[in-house]
Amino acid sequence: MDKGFFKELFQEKRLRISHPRFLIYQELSSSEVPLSPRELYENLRRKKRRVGLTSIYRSLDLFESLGMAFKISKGSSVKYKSCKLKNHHHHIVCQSCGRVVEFECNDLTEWSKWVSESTGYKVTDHRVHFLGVCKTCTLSLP
Amino acid sequence: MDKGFFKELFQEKRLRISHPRFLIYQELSSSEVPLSPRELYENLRRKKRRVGLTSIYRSLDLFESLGMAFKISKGSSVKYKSCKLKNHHHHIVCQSCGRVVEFECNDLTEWSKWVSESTGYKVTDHRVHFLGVCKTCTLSLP
DNA sequence: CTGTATGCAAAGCATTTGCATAATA
DNA sequence: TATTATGCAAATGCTTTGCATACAG
Repeated sequence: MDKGFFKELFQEKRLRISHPRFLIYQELSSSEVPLSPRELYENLRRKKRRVGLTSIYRSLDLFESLGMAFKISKGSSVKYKSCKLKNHHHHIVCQSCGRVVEFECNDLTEWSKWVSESTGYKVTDHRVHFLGVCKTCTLSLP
Repeated sequence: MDKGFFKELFQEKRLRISHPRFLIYQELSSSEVPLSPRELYENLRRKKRRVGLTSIYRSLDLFESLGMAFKISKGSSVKYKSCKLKNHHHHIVCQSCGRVVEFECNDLTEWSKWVSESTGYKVTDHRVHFLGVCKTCTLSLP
C-alpha cells in the first residue's frame, strides 16, 4: 500500500484525503483478489471501520477514473482491484479464483496504426485484458 | 443480416429458432450502433413486434455466449452489438457516437507468451478493444 | 408429443440521488 | 471559514425468477 502515491495524486488533483477514502483505498490495496463494493463494505465493517456503502461506490468510481483501480465486470457482478503499476498497463484475470495480476503494456503503435487504417477511426486508447489460470490454480486443479 | 449463419449455428447447438429470438437477432443486426435491452425492446415495440423484455435479456445473453454479439459495459449502461465477423476478432468503439466496428485479431502469440512468462499464468484467452473517434465524428467535430 | 422458450408479474438487488451534517484544507 | 465529502434513507431501475402457456422440432 503506497500512501505517498495516494497523497501526492490527491493533492495534485485538489481532492480531499478524507478518512473514509483512505480506509477504502487501504482495504482495496491490501487485497490480493478483486472486491465488490459490498465486500469492501463488509470487510471494513468487520474491522469496526464503518464507512457508508454510498461512499464506497463514490470512491471506487473516483479511483477508477484516476487509474488507481481496475474495474472488472463479469456477468452482472462488478469488482475492483487496486493497481500497483502507475503507468499504462493491463491485467490478466484467473478464470478459476479471480486473482488479478498487472503487467506493462506492449508497444501497440503498429497495431493501432493498422486498426486506424482499416476502420477509418482515429485511435485514442485501448483496453486489453488476458484471461488465464494462475500458478496456484494450475497446480491445485486436475 | 445473415439468416443462414443464424440457422446453421442454432441447429448445430440444438437451440430452437423461435420467432422472438429471430426478431431480436434481426433487430440487433440491423443496427449500426449498439443497443441496450430496453432500446431493443422499444424498437421492436414501435414496429408492432411485441417481444417480452425478459426474452430480450435471455436472448442477448445467449447471443453473447455464442459469440454472435459483443457486450459493451460503459459505466452502468450495458449495450450489445451484433458481430458480423465469425472468427476471433475485436472492436473499436467511437467515444463520441458509440458506433462500433469490428476488425480481425492480430497475432498475439508472442505477447501471450511474454505475459505468461512474466505473470506465471497460463494464458487461455484475451479481450481487446480500442477506443477512438469514427470518421463521421472526426469530420463533424471541431 | 415432448421438451424448450416465452411472457407476465413479482421479487431481488445493485446503484444513484437528495439533503442535512461533518470534516478537510 | 468555505467548500467538499459523507452517510443515511428513499427512490430508481435494471435484471432475475417462478410458473403457466405457447410453440418448435
